[in-house]
Amino acid sequence: METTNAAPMSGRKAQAARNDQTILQAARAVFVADPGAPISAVAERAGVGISALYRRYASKEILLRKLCSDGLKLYIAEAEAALADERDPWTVFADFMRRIVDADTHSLTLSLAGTFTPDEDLFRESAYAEELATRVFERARDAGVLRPGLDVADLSMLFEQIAAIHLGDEERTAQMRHRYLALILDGLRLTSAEALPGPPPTAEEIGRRWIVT
Amino acid sequence: METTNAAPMSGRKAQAARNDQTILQAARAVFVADPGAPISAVAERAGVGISALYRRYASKEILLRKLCSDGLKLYIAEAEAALADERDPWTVFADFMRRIVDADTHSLTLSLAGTFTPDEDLFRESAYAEELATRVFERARDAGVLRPGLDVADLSMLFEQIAAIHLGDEERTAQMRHRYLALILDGLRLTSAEALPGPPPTAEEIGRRWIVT
DNA sequence: ATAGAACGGAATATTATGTTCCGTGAGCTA
DNA sequence: TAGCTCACGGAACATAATATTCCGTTCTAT
Repeated sequence: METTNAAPMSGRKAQAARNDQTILQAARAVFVADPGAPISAVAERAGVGISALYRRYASKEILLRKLCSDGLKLYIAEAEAALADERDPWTVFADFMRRIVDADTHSLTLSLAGTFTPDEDLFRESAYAEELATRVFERARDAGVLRPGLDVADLSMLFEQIAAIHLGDEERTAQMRHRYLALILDGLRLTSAEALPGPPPTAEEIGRRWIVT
Repeated sequence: METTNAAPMSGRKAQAARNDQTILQAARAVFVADPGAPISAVAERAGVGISALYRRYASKEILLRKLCSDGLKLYIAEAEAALADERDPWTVFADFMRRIVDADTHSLTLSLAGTFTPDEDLFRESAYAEELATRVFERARDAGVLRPGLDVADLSMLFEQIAAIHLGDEERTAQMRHRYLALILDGLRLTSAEALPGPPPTAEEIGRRWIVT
């Protein structure tokens, strides 16, 4: 952890600022790999002491909320980008799905749901994210490029399924996720196929999983 | 837990035999819902005391092995049934997938991998299961009803993805799983589509996840 | 030189949980 | 009926994890 050369990274403040990033990245990586991981594992991965963590986040729960919130912000950003995208509807939709898979925003959703008490802000962000996703979805649906009977809530479920894919290192995992996303996208694009069996999930069903019991 | 009527369930031995079943069902349900669940949760769910568990399984790990082994046996049975099925290749293949999803044999694979040391017998059963699955898969592939570029290892990954689906109670979850299995099957059936991107998983990659680190 | 921010990491307090142990009671046997 | 044994319930125990606190140290800016 020695830093003796470059100019902009000297100074205690710069060091601390860099730690802000390092710690968040480490936390993400660790909790995605193991949702029940101890806080000490995060510190170890980040290469810092435990107190560097507690200086920033007063508790584990607060750190988890921060991670979730960041994930939602990413999701929102991608959805906004998709809404601003003027290419053909299917391309925009498929690209949105691919970007979300790469952003891996649902690993946290999948594994951390129910492990901490959601925040008021989280609910707000979540609602906004869902609203944007709905607009992205409906644009594709209204353009007639989707299989009939789909619902925007199906996307959440599909993202979670893909987030459940793990194989080897991060790169290989990403590769596998795109392999099966391609399969799913082909299925979603079958405009003349029959609707999928069973009623789609409701927003209420999906949201209920966040309630801590 | 009172039993005062039917004849065949009286007697200490019959009671114990029924507990054998009850305990296994409870263990499955509990560990599928929460892989890290305490052994006391299993006893509670089964409506028995802890000692009723330890009388049958000397340790938690042995119980987990038993559950996995039972899952593999189920998988093997379904594969054998598929191989004996003389209907058209696609129907046999799709039905096999649907049965495995219903049997939910991969919930344990997904969540318990790496939490206990696999047994010698487990390896044997696993190898045999994989061999049968390969035969089922190749029969469909050779009949030309599958999208090109697929590999039998893709099935494992797909089963795990589907096992990751959870929504509400067991019945609703099953319904959702069939919804997305239908989507996936449609994708697998696109014989004239392009092969999926990225190399398929290898048997070695899939097996490595069982190694306890 | 000195105050104080930022940190490392040992120490602490608490919890969770796998396993053992002991007392109880039902059925079977003589 | 008395005694024996198998199953069992569940408290008690021993341990392992781990969230959080605390204190001494280091480095920077003044």
